[in-house]
Amino acid sequence: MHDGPDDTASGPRWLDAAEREAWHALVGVLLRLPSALDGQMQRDAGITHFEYVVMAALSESAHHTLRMSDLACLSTASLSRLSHVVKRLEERGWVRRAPCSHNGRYTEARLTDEGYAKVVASAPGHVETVRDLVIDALSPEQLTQLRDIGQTILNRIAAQDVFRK
Amino acid sequence: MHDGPDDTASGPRWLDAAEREAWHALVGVLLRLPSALDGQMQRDAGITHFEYVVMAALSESAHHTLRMSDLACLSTASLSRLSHVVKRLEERGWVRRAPCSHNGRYTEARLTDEGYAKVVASAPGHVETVRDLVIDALSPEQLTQLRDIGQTILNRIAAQDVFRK
DNA sequence: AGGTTGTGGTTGAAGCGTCAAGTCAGGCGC
DNA sequence: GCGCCTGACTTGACGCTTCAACCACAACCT
Repeated sequence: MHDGPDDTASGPRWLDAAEREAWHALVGVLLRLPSALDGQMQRDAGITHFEYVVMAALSESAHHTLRMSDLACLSTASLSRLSHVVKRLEERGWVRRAPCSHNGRYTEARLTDEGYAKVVASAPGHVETVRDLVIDALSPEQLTQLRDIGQTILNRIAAQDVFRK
Repeated sequence: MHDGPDDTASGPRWLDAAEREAWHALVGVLLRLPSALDGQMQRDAGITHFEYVVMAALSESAHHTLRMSDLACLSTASLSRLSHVVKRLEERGWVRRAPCSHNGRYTEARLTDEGYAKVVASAPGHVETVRDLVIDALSPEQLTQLRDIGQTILNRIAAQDVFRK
């Protein structure tokens, strides 16, 4: 499905059957898991999976507060995306923003009590979904395999990004 | 990062360290791999990864033609999404749509010669990226592990979807 | 102090995906 | 044959992400 046409122009090495099976499975997960996670969150809590990730990160940090940049890093988002999302969360009363007192160009995002309550209320359903779809479906050995594979891929992506600069 | 707060309200079983590591690695891949793939395609060919998938599926089918529904199934997309995408591809001259001659409510999408050329031109770069980021980074054993893990997760998602209906 | 550079963050427009209608053809009952 | 339903798309509106431009503050230079 994802390899090229039947052309054999000596240039690239096309994928063999085993490689294709693995790749195909990965692409399937890439396409379907995010919407499954998002769907559960939307139905049960009325928020995006990403909004949950942002608020969960805040809920686990000291004083429920983080600098925008750190929060962006933790949630693997661009600063721009985060800014939009935090703005929406602020409108819903779950987050407050304020310039850092020590350094005026930093902005600190703080989870309100309502926001924390929202996270606490949403967390069990999320964990349950994660268990249903992934964790409980795999053996302990597969979990370590998954971790190793995932980290390897992430390293490759990071390496490529660095190389491009 | 993705488990709940430190609350231990007996209800859900929170993730332990090993589970969290595996989950975290998977989420990282979920967030970063798609944009890496998309980025390569955008830079090198000026198309979306998903647009490539659609055209590649067409290029591998008989007469470079497929019914919209089948194409949607192959590319794991909703019919609606596919319709929008094919419309854009049509405007760029890479795909043509026509009602099926035998059954008027079917629509067949056919890759034009320009579209096929586009796929052929884009495929090597794509395969190379896939190799760089995933295939060549993993051992043969890891590839079969990845395939098994991915298929397990996909089965779970499918099972859940059926259950919800 | 004044100007420059650079980093942190925000904003607006444009593009893509999703969801909820809407259209249109073929079957089926009568 | 006529109404009605179902299945296969299509369309439009809305929300989110991205990208590029922008503003604000701080540090650095002279």
